[in-house]
Amino acid sequence: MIKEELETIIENAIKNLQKKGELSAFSIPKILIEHPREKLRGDYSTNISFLISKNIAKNPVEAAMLLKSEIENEKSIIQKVEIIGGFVNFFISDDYFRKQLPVILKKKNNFGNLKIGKNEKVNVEFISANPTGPLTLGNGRGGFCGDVLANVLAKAGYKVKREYYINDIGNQINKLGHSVIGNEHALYKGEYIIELRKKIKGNNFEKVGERASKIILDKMIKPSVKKMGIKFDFWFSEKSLYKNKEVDKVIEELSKKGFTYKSEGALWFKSRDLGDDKDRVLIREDGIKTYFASDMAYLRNKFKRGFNHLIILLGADHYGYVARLKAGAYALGYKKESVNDIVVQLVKLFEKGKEVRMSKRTGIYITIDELINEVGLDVARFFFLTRGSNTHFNFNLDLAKEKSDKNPVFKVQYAYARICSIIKKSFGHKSAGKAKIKSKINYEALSEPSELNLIRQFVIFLEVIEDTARDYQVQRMPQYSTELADAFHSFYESCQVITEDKELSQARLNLVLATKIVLKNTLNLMGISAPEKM
RNA sequence: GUCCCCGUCGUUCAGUGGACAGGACAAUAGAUUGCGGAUCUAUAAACAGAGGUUCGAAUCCUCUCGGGGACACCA
Repeated sequence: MIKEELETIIENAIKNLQKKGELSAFSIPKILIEHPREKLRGDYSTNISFLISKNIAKNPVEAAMLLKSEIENEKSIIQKVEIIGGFVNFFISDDYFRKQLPVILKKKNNFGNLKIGKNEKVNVEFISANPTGPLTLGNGRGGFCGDVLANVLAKAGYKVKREYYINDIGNQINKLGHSVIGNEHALYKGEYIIELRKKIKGNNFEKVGERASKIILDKMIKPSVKKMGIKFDFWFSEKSLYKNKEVDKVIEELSKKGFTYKSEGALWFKSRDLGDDKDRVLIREDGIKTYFASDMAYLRNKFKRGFNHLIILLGADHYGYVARLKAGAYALGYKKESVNDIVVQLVKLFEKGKEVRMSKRTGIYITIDELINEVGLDVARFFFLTRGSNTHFNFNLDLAKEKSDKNPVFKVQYAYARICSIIKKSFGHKSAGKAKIKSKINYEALSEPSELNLIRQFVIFLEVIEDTARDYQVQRMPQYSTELADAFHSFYESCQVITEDKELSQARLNLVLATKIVLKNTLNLMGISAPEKM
């Protein structure tokens, strides 16, 4: 990784200067390497001179000049160092970039596989919508976000499992039963309730609810998930926790460790002492165990299965929920930090400029199926992924339909189709996948700015994965894909690939083949198709 | 009442301590007897407001205004 290399170079330079006595002794702060906003300023830059200037009684520019001369003494991947306003800007040598091409061509789909995950087991739990109705846009948002995050983490070297927690027991299932029967306790509304009423006879709300939820899970939710292009490794049933006595076991364990107490006839968990804002009930006064009790059992179950990292995507309406899970993790003898949450803000529906409240309980909502049917899976995915999960999302179906023709995803896919077209033409194959890659190539032939720019994007792919695996901000993926596609289109406009000059053609063809690999990798991570033709 | 999230070009989103605030759509002006014009090149356009911290703030802190959410022995 280029950033690490630069960090080492800078660190060594400072140490050398200290040895020579040109800099006084101080402990070196964390060196931050970033891309300058303005590309003309270099490939990478650092603000280190600002940070150390306090320690050495020199202004940042002086400090930067010292570093520059020290760094330029050493031979390295750096072609040029410039100081602008105290920032140290690095220009990476063209050769370094050219050398990435054979690496990419060799690694193919494995390009971008990192080891930062160290094979640690990660459990990503997402959607987990109650089996009481179809999946809505909000579920779709969390679904795509979780799925792509899981992809990225796997790419970064984690052992990732996707999990859907089915709340197939409890009050909401009873309410579903009442709704299907259609009595005065009914809560859920919508076409599907009427359909279920035709199928399920009987007046026992518990049994009706149970049957209805099973049908909803199998006939609505699972097909929707499949349609979304998501494959869960586990569909985890809440009910199974009761069947296997795991709820009892976790309550027993918490009690043994002294984290529970009785009050007002109920059994409480001392979550307040562990960072939550209040204590939580495990067993109600009437003897019924709460959802929280089974959540604790579920948490324990995940840990027992060997997951060190738990990531849970939650809707904004479940905000605050993680504090009690962290408290639970601690009480059970695990680290609080092993539980991570991503809050996915709700999706608001707008029609004719007015907000319409979406709710399964009112029967007003747009399902994720409807959206996919209207705009297609690729557009739907891109559409949700470009928005950070933490921001509010205003949705207008008509506008979404209209905009789908103009979605940037097509630009990205078009780049892929163009690439395939070039490859097919130059090899005379019908499919771009059969292209044989020549290895003895003179990459020196590549010297146009647009060519080198394109290779720079390949290097950034590695950074995108690393950063995203660290901060979970998946909106970086679609953004990057657009930049990569732009770099290609730009190259395409200014450089003819198939020409009389054989050496140049070969080099450019390999550049195109490398672009194909990186672009395919990017699209795969987003779960978006890479069409050879459009 | 307490807590959380959000407020960025006309629109919709990026940017969470760095250098002139990016992209997409819309707008305007250009580019094809060349590997797919679903493309490229260029122009115009925004940090809700006020203080503070810092060499440096869209980003951190405080207050104000506006929008949403959470505060169950429901899940």
